[in-house]
Amino acid sequence: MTIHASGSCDQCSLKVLCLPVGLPENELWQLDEIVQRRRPIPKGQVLFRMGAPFSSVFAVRTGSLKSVLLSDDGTEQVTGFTLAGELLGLDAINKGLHPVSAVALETTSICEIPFDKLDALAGQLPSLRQHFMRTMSREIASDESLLALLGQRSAEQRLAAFLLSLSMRFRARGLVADRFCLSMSRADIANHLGLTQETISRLFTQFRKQGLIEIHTRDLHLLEMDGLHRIAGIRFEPLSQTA
Amino acid sequence: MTIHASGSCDQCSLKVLCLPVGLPENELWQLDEIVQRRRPIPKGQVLFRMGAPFSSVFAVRTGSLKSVLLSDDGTEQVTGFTLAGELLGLDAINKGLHPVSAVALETTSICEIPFDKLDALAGQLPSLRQHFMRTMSREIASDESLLALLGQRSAEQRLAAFLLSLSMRFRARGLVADRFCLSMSRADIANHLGLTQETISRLFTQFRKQGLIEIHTRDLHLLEMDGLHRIAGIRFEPLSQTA
DNA sequence: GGTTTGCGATGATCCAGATCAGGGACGGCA
DNA sequence: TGCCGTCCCTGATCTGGATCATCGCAAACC
Repeated sequence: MTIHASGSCDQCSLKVLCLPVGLPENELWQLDEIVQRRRPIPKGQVLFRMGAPFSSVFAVRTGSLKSVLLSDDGTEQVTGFTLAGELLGLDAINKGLHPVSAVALETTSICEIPFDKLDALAGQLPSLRQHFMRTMSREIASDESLLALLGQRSAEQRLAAFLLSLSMRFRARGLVADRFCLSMSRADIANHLGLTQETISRLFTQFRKQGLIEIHTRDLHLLEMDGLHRIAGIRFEPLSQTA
Repeated sequence: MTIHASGSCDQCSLKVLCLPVGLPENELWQLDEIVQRRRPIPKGQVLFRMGAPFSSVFAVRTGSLKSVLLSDDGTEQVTGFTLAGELLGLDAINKGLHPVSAVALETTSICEIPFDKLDALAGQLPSLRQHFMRTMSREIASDESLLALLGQRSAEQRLAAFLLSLSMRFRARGLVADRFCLSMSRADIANHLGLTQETISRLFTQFRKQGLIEIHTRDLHLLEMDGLHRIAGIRFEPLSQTA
């Protein structure tokens, strides 16, 4: 019932980012065949809940989601945001249970890929297998740099780094890197960066006064990426080769 | 030159934890054939350096290592510790460069597994492929709970959670869960948890006074796991099914 | 046996960011 | 159009943990 008529991987504008990367035409249809396209889910709706059994990974076609880890004592941690072209649910393969919940930040459309079928296909198609492994590897590496952010950095370094990281992800999608809309609230950003809502507000104001950004509610314009880089103090992509 | 005569996967006591999990006898030898056993590396030696090209994943046979991410401004983040039976280097698959350095915390012996051969074998052996994916997935999930730790928790919650997490990893190795040796320094623990050396020292003293632990330098004895769990405020394994 | 050296313990001080409290802008809906 | 709820901003106060400095101890080295 969740199968939706619209689209195929071949026609999808995100095929250069998503699972189809590197697949020749004659292999792509095999992937296409196991992908289920679901109807869009509205803002605030839960795609899967923490603790729920895992059977599929998800690819975001349009929109965005946050991943939230809920602890025993009720505190929540926003572990990440997922944008169009990215995969969701990779952290659930190990135990067969989702360790986080996924919540749509705006109206969002999703492709569902049953994992048993994806695994079988990965056995047959080396380039699919390799791309999938690279995707998981990238997730690990990016969590590691987020750890460095939370463990070592000041509030302003964290926010600057976060904005730059978002910017690069939009650029990878063929969108402009310096002007985009934040689909997440201040509270979500704060939680994700281990700060408070108030600090985020103050920092946006500070960055604006410094001429680094323009922001109207959620419409963000990065005026001086160099300045933000200087504040962040970290280069993300590409990791420079250290001798 | 790095190949060492000793051992085979079949005889290794860690085969229930490491890559061979779930492989039948008649498949295990194929994995065994591509594994290179290196001579032990001494304490403090670097297994691979951040930025170095990636060609193999590593499995720890005995000993332990820390992974360190070095930022442009010189600050370091210990992103994790790797114990016997665990894999190292999974974060490097994506870019083909190691995003962290790995440093031995004690005399440590390592198996090296060339990734191109491992990938080819993963194409042929479903249970190897699935176990490898589960391993990467576990790495992602555990980074996520670490993010929650760094983003939300007090110093004492972080240390309690860290000790319990180590304890569970030792238990998984068939070792006693309540008595083990910390192969990492106070400074390493502090860095990993986003705290300082001094705070770690104070907390060890505090836990001792509360009768929760006994510690002599690096020999740790957990006296009251329940008390530590209460402080940590988080349950790790197993993630309880939340309706 | 005495000295060096590195690691761990502890006390005093300071500051970034949390917490608390109040107010204003905006959007959805009757 | 006006109401209400959500989201965002900002000021005042508080505090956890960093920082700095010093001390004690034990293993290593002559």
